[in-house]
Amino acid sequence: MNDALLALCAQHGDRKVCKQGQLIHQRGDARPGLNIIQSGQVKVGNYGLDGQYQLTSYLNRGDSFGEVTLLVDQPRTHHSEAHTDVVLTHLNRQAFNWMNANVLEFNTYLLTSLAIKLNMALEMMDDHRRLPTHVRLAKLLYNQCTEPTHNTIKFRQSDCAELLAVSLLSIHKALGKLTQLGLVSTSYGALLVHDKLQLQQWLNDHLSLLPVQQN
Amino acid sequence: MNDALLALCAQHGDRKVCKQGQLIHQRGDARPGLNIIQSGQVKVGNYGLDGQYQLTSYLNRGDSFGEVTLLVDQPRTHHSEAHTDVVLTHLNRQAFNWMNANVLEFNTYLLTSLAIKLNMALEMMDDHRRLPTHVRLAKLLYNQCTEPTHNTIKFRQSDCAELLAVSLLSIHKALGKLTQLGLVSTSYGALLVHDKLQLQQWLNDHLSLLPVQQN
DNA sequence: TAAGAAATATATACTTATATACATTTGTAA
DNA sequence: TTACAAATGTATATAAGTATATATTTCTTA
Repeated sequence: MNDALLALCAQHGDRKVCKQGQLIHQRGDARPGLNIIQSGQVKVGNYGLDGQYQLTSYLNRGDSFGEVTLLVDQPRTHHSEAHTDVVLTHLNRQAFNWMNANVLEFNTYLLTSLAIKLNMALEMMDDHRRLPTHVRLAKLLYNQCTEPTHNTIKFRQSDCAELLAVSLLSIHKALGKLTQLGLVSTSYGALLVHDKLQLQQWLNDHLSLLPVQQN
Repeated sequence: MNDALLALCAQHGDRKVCKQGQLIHQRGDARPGLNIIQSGQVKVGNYGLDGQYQLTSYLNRGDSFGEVTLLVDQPRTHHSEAHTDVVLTHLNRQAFNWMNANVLEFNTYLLTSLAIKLNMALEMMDDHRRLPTHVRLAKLLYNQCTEPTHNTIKFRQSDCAELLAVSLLSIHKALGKLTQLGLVSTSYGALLVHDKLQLQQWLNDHLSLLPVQQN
């Protein structure tokens, strides 16, 4: 969502401020509503039966969550919390419907953002099914690279574990493989990707049909 | 998609007929387009590196697929084939944009169907992460029940394996557990659920927060 | 009804992931 | 700078899933 639309939403919704670590929604919560992030970062994920956390994604300014509660009458499927201090715009059903009916850009944003999310979810599901952990990890790290060389990615190993929904130990083993291949190296609280292109080439050899997207 | 909208789409799109077993789209296919099913059943899934098939869903009359290729510029993520003889309506980008801009109902359908698909995908992913196979299988079977008692579900064990993305053997083991619990029994080409309510209660004891939806 | 195909059932070896415990290193704040 | 917490690294036992092979049952059809 671009700045202009973000501002328009702010006019039609309620401002909500959350302190770092604060719970925003719990899985199973039935109250519908769309939340749009004005500032800060929101962590969306799930707690399993065993209490182990499984991260789905980090959302930032301009991202939204909760579309499904309004479009389909379903309770929240995810747990969301403020990862930093966060300012949200909350649209209730009425405001949401008004925006959707009267602001073409809002409707377009909804369509494309849902499509993107669906695409990501399907890709993630397939990856989880089809790829071994160390390849999935390599893909995750590749997508975090911004520089051609010497990328420092500020993920703890436990972050990777949550994002890929595997145990910490599995990540550790997977990192061992990637380290041995000379693709990445580890440090405290971060992972290093030496050469993005090298990683991309290695990935494409292990990813079957669909190559990773250039970004 | 209801019948009226289905007929309208047929007017604006191209009619396409596929014989049973025929390939419709392959993963990685870059040509965009929305397909809407007028009759028959389409099987959407994926082939892994090893050639093993992993079923995502069966689609029927009124269902559509390929939204993502038009809304986001991404290649097909899935392999689709005609499970029976199928008649499709194909909307190219131009027809799709016209429908979306001028037919409110079409726009609404897109939004809700994307939301439903996203919701299902997220739920499925979480289930795959968090639930043991026999619980996932029980949930799958529960959702197929139409009668309060004596449901005969025409799934082969291999169908279940494809739908849950696990090996046939794992399904067999999982079925063993459910059979021992007295929840289901096996037969040739089908599975029997004796008592839907009993299954629901057992499920809710194993599903943590979010109970299965009544249907 | 006999032959063959489809589906289910069973067994063994192997790989991967998990649970748990604990040691070591690195960073931070009293 | 010392103590503590956070994060990484290592080890063992266990559980779950896969691959592969093969046997048995059930259905279909020639």
